Amino acid sequence: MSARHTKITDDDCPVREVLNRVGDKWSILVVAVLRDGSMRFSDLRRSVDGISQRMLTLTLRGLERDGLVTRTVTPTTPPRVDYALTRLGRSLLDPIMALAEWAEKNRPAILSARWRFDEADRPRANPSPPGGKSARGARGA
Amino acid sequence: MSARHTKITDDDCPVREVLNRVGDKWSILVVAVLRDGSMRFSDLRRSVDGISQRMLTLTLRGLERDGLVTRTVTPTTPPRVDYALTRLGRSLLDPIMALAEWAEKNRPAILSARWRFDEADRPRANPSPPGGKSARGARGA
DNA sequence: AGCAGACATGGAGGTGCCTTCTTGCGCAGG
DNA sequence: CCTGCGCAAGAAGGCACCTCCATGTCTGCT
Repeated sequence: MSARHTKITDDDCPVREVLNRVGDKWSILVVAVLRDGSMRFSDLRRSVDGISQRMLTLTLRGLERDGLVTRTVTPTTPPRVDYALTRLGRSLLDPIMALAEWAEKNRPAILSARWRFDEADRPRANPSPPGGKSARGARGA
Repeated sequence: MSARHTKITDDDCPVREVLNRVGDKWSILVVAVLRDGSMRFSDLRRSVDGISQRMLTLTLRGLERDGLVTRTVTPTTPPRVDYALTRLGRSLLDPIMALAEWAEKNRPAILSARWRFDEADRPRANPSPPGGKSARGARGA
């Protein structure tokens, strides 16, 4: 993260920089779908489940703007627009896949941690148990 | 991405799963700061530039819930609360760093792509130039 | 007694992302 | 002639996240 010093800022962190551009709801999905090659708008729309036409347009625009995908119009009728990853876009897939692997590998650990955490608070919803200090559980400081 | 098939869903994609938990504004920053070891709440607050007390609390709660950080209360006076990455949290650092490296390496390419894109639309803000088709630029389909 | 230092929580308000609906265009085909 | 397909863009509304401000607790200092 490069900040060996005392502070980290929002834009000091390169990761946040990426996430600010590609961390939205759909960009990663679109990039993932385009992994296997070029695809036209309507097929993209079908491949990314649940995306609306508008959001697909906007997402693609953002990706195109940052040089991650190319847009190619074939003026047939009806017009055909193909999108494909650029080299830059493909290179993004590496760190993305690393993240995906991490996620799949650690999903069980996360889920069980979450379960434990949620269970720990439900029984004693009381903010201050009569017993004593409790170094974990009720978090009144 | 695992979806060789025709569709990708929001929760089919492990990456989105991670981002839904840790893709918010502060989590990554907090994890990054905790990289070098345990830190108490107030120091964390000072280290993550711009974060409010409330958001730091909420962010840490989320990370704790998912088993990425531990919370340790030392009941001195005034009370002292230390946060540290768990093994799981540290393991997340690897893919995160990969992303950071990608970001730093490709920032120039992205910025110049963006600049080019923005320049290409400013001159002819006209939605339909009288000339003709224009396979790139004005995007009326 | 009163205040400050360390941590957590609550409410009110803003802003931006996302969703849905609607409009536009250009041409082929019934 | 009117309707359909494929793509894009606009307006309006909802919701989740984030921000600021205020309150609460416990103890030791002045």
